[in-house]
Amino acid sequence: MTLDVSAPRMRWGELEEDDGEDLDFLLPPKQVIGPDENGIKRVIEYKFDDAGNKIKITTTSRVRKLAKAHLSKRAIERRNWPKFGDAVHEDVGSRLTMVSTEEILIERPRAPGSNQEETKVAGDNLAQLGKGGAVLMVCRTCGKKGDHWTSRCPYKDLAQPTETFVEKPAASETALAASAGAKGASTYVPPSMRAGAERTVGSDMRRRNEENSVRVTNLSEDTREADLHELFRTFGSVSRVYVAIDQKTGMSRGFGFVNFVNKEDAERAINKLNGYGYDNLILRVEWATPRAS
DNA sequence: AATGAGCGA
Repeated sequence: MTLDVSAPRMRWGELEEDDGEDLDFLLPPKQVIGPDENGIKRVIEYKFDDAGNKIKITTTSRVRKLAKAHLSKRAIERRNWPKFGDAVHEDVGSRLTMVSTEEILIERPRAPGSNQEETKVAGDNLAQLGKGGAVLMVCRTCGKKGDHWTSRCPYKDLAQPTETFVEKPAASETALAASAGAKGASTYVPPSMRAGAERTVGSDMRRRNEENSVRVTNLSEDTREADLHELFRTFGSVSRVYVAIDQKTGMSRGFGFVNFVNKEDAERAINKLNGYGYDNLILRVEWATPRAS
């Protein structure tokens, strides 16, 4: 590579400084007012013009309004709260929640002596390893071996068998402690799992709720899972909301899924919400085809 | 226009 010595030496760094020192520090600071409830934002800046006179520049702009149609009154009210902490300098419309770095320790209630569980499980694994290599995959819910993990169990969304969790009197106590790790007076048992609690496992309830999965497409890119939940929950209890995110850009891919506990609710949501105008787009809401394994 | 992330005894 050759250097062109005939060209004037580049002094780009000096280009804007030909008329003397920078006196900007003498000017009042920039002010930002708003945006107000109409999305109007005003920026006031001061500058020196070419003649060296101080001038004031007011810029008025309209901030894109957030989609509020679907929000509850309370939610709108919350959005108007003054920001605090690390979010103080965040713009309206940018992310409204912050990730906390605070470490929170959660104490799990566990009866004394129930650590027998770990010893037992560890022992099982050792036995497996001794017998022939890989750790065996055993489903905790249905007990099937080598087929799926607990989270993939076809029955994972079904009510847990009550017996596993409820305290039983003396006789079977030790066995229970070993299998469930829940024993003793100090272990909390939620009312729904106490002995005599009504069991809601009628044949229809037994179906896994992945089936009641609704696909929502044509979402505006700033629709978040919380927004979808807000929109769909009016039809019945929602077990999961998911918005597809582009891993590269971190932006919404414009579609998502909503799972309902009850099929009928999902159906009503589809009927009501398909073609519904939402945040300036027309939603497409229909049954989702089950996810590939 | 478009059918989801990640984890593990």
